[in-house]
Amino acid sequence: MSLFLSSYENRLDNKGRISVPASFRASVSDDRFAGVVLFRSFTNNCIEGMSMSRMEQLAAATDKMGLFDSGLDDLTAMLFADARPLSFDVTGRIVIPADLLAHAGIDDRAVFVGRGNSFQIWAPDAFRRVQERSLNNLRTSRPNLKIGQ
Amino acid sequence: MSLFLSSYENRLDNKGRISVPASFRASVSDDRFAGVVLFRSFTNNCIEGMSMSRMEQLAAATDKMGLFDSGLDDLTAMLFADARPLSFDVTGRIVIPADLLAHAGIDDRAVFVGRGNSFQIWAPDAFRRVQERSLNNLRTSRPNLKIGQ
DNA sequence: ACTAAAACCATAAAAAACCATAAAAGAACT
DNA sequence: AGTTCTTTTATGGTTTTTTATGGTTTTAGT
Repeated sequence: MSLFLSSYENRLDNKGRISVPASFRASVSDDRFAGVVLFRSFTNNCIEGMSMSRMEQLAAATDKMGLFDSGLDDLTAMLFADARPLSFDVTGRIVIPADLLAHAGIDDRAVFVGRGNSFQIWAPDAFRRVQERSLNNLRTSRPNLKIGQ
Repeated sequence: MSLFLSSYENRLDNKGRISVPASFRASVSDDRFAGVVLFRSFTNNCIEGMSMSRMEQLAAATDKMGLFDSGLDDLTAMLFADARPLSFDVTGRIVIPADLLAHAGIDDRAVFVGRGNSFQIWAPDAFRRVQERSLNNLRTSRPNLKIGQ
C-alpha cells in the first residue's frame, strides 16, 4: 500500500460525481476493493478517507486492544458504523454521500489531501485556512520527528 | 539508500523538465518508486527533496504514535499534503511543479544540493548567498557534532 | 411507472512515453 | 601522461497516453 501524498482540487458535477485523483487510485490499486472508505472526521470539518485494507488493519488493531474494551467503543462505533465504502466508476469517480459533503461544507469543489496512510477531503477554502495555520504553528514551535529506533 | 552528496547546477527546459543529477538518481535506485518526493521548505526559500522510502519511514513513525494523535497533526499535515511524488522520465528528468519553483525563486536554472539523507533545490544565486553565510557562521562559532551513541 | 444508481460514450487538456544528439565522463591502451 | 574509444549524461523536440470532466443510456429497486 503506497502513501497518499500531495493535494488535488477536483470538481463535483451536477450528479455529485468527483474524480478521485489518479495517484490516490494508484495507492489502492492492489486492494481487493476497487474504491475507498470515507467517514466524517471526529476532529475537523472534513472527510476522512482510506483504503479498505487499511480499514481491515484498524479492525485488527482494535481487536488486539481487547475485544470488548469499552474505552474503544466510541471509537469503533464511529469508525465502522459511519464508514462508507465507495467504489470507483470506470473513470475513477465516486459519489460522496450528501451528509458527508454537508459535514465538510463542500459545495462543488473539493480538495483531496494526502496524509500518508490515509487522506482527507476538504472544502477548498477551509483547507487553505487550516493549512496556513499549520504552517505558522510549525514555524514557531519546531516539532521533532525522530526516524528510526 | 546511499547519501546525497555534492551540488549540481542543471537547466530547466521550456516544459519545466530538469535532469536530476545522475548521482542522486543512483542514491534512490534501489527504491520501489523511481523518483523523488519534493516539498516546500518550512524554513528557507528552497525545495526539500528525499526518497520515497524515507517518506515511508516518516509515515511508519507517525503510525506508531497513535491513530488520531493530534500532537503531530501540524507536521504531518504539511509533510504529506505538501509532498509531491515526482517520477523520473526515461532520461532521469522530473517536472517541478510551478508553485515549488515560485517558492524557491527558480527561473531556468537550479542547483541540487546534497544534504546526506535528503537534498535541497535552490535558485543558483540564492544558494551561493546562503552558502557564503553558512561558511562565515562556521568560522566564528564551531559547533560540535557527536557521532555514535 | 418512476427514481436512483450504474454503465456507457465522448473530449480537451495535461502528463507520460518516445526519439534524437551533443557534450561530458570514464575506460582502455599505448 | 596522453590519446583514442566507449559509455553515460544532460538537453531538446515530438508523439502517444492518461486524466478529469461532461453528457447520455441502460439497469435495478421500490
